[in-house]
Amino acid sequence: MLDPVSRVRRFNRAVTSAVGALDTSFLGRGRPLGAARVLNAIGHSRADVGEIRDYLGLDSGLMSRLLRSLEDEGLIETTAHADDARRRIANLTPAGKREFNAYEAISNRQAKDFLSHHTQREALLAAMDLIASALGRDGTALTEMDPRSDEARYCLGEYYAELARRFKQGFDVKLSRDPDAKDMVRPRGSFIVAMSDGLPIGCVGLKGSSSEFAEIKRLWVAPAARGLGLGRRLMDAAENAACELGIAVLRLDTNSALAEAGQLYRRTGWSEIPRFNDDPYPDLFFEKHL
Amino acid sequence: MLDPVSRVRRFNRAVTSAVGALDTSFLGRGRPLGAARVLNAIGHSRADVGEIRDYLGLDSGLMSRLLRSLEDEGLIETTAHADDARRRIANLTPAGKREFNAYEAISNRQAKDFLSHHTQREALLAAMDLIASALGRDGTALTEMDPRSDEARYCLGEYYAELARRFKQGFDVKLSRDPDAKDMVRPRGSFIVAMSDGLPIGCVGLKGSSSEFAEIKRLWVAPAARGLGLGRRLMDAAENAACELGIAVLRLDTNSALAEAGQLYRRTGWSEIPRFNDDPYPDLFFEKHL
DNA sequence: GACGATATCTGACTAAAGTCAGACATATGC
DNA sequence: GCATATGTCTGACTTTAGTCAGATATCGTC
Repeated sequence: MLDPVSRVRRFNRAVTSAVGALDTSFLGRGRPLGAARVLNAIGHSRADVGEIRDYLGLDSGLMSRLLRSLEDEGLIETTAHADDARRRIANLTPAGKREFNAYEAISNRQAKDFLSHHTQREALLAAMDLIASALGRDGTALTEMDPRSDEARYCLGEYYAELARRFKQGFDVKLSRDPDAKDMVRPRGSFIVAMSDGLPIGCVGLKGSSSEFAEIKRLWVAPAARGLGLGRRLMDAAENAACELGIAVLRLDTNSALAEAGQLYRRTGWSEIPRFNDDPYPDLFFEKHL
Repeated sequence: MLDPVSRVRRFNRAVTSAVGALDTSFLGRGRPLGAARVLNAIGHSRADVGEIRDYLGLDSGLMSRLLRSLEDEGLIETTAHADDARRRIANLTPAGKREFNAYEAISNRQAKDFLSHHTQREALLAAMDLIASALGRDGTALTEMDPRSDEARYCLGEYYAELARRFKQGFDVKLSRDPDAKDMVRPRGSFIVAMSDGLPIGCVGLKGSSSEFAEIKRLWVAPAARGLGLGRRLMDAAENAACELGIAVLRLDTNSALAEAGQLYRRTGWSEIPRFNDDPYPDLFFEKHL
């Protein structure tokens, strides 16, 4: 009666009808769902027509017609791509922006309604995060970013906050050898953020130095995305970046309080080495030859 | 960037695309989605044509045509309702049952696949339960059942297991004044189970007695469904049943370890009274005049 | 500058979903 | 028994979604 499969299926049924309700609420603006979806994709700053087509899984003929109908309504304008005149770029007109905002308002109000009807807000949100990460796993993109970008700084903030929670003595960034952002930018190093559907859910830094090794720093995965192999993917990406930069030896330090991290390193070919710095927080040190 | 509304919306997006994938996988059997949905509804023992129409939100003309096409395929048979010949009852033929099982197999395999791809199985399942309960809240039906039914016994089993976990001294049903099932069946009393999409997720018993009061017993809500007001709905239903049975005074006993329950009683018009039995487990006693 | 590849568009379809008015049989209340 | 309500069915639609073959323009490359 309560086997895992029927629990998953109960969830599927609940969610199917919820999605149906969400879809029909979009019909209120007098536009078929297909056109509304395209308008929303453009509003969410997807401009390239081909990209939208892929994202929504549409046939090119259908896509073209939907674009035309939005254009006829005066909601979008299309122009040729600057570098490649075959490709088309779609943008919202002021009227289109108003219409897009109306759809946004519907979505936001529904989300707010849903939350306001339940007392277990935080638990619900955490559950939703977890499931969204699990479902969107293949949609999680690892992208190299500047460590001073908003997304990167959000990740780092969460990372520091988590260290502060998990270390008995707390954590103060200033006491740690905070890597200079420039050391985590090409050509010296790299900083990789995992983005899931617009939200940053993980990061890792590759800190180049003038010594004979580079360091892996700031590996973090959002609690909602743990257990899905994202840490490993981030580490792989960082090691790849290191290869590209011609780095032969990687080191990292960590703390035994972060048990998952230690496990990950051991399982992916890192070997423990003696302390190689005097940072007060780490008590475990690893090295890997690429 | 991480406000609650955008977290809900991220979840919605993830789930929308997952549902789309699920839907298209049903197309493989050479039948349009509408017909497949009707077949599945019938297979899940929804026989009444009107009920199916409501459940799937279909127009009566469309519904009729879908039924006809399934009938032409030899998958279902329709007969008139025994009590009301205007209504029609649909049932699967042997061929229909085979076809239905094929759809079930698709759904089951997908659910199994999903689970097998993730390491955090239990956390995922718990999150899914919570969300399914939250979404399906309006779909939760409270139905009076025999306390010896499978559903009721499942609830009671979970209830006892939870007491055993939460009481320091453990819990042994035999030491408690276990109400005779007959006391929780009309006309003496009642037993109400909350069913969400086929799964029992809560219960409450109304135990009639020969004394001047009846008792509320066995109030339980599945962990995945807590915080959604189900406890209150169950209590309301039990009090309604008591009214119908002409009961004027209700009592109940509980334990201060079950803090949520105590809060609920206080907030819904119950007043604390002195101990009225010698059961070893409860230490809090309430009464309410209807 | 010719050639194949690529991106989009157009026209001519089909299939599926949904709508609406009215027909028909059956139930219910007076 | 009659009027009215209810549940289903039928026919005649419309709209939406999706498919496919080719037209057109542009790009990159030799």
